[in-house]
Amino acid sequence: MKLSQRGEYALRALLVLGMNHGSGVLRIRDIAQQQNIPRRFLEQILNDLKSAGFVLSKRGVAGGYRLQREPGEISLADIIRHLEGPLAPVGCVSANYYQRCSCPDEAKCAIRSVMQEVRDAIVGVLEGVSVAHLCDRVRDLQGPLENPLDYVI
Amino acid sequence: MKLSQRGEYALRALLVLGMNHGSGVLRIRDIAQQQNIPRRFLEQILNDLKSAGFVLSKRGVAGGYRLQREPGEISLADIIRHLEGPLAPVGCVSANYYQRCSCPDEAKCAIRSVMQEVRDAIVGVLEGVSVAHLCDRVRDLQGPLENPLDYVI
DNA sequence: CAATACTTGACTGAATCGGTCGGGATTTTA
DNA sequence: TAAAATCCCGACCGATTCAGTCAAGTATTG
Repeated sequence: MKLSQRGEYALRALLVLGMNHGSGVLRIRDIAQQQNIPRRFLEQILNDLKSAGFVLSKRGVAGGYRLQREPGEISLADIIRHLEGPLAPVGCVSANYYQRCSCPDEAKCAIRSVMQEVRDAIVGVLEGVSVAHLCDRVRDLQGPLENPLDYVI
Repeated sequence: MKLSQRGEYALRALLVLGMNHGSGVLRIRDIAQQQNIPRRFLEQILNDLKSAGFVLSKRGVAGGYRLQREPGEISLADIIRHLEGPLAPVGCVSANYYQRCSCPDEAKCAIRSVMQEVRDAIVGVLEGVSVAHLCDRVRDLQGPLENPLDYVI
């Protein structure tokens, strides 16, 4: 479950969109600049997030992106699954991307049983955190301060 | 923390060696055959495990490999760290392979705080399981049965 | 000495990663 | 209605990693 650069960028972008949810759209360029993400690359990523239904876009002069669902309805598990595939360390314990492995009897495979625990641990954390939760954490971590636009993500 | 093929082979091989600990050495060929691992590839892997101090080898006619440390002293975390690098999903929460990321203040990074939890969850499981534990699981899962040599791994 | 195993290092084809780029489609505004 | 702004789409690219393969060498035993 190594998070790729692409995945990290996506999370950061979604967090920015989450922090600004309800106030129109944000331009790729601005997100890219604020988060120091290569613009063209971010285009690609947001496009992907769009076709997956996480965000929606508005074209033209005052265009940009915003979250499609409520921030509370988007779990990190969903996002990362879409971007990176299975959260499980091996296919044979993945609920969403299950793939049988070569061992003769999965039910009796000791390695699998450990990997199952690892998967459950990972999923337990990531299913429990939504974009809204992330936004809360930003506010908690950065203290009740200053201009609400100054939040650094 | 996607486990590579190489990593899975390594775990399987170590588990076989664990099950046979105390009774001399096992040949690459036999492990490869039993576990259906490409022989040449397994050579490479065992060699790597050897230079990392997990196993040791005996050359020549009655040669082979055996565990170097006691099975109880080898945690899956150690093994996987050696083979695959950091267990953490991002470098900035890795204890053993820490790498600073680009965000302005790690202590206030919400994404990081979640990833820290993910890391702790993963490490929590993998630090807690040794090769000896794996061997116990094999015995538990396969029931108290048959010829002790029949254990399928 | 011959046979058996491990040892070492180079090599390879395919896939993935982290982007870049050109040009097209859509929307707003003057 | 045309220009400007913005997203949209697909191709492309260099570097790295993955999963192996292979040849030739070295140590050990009988």
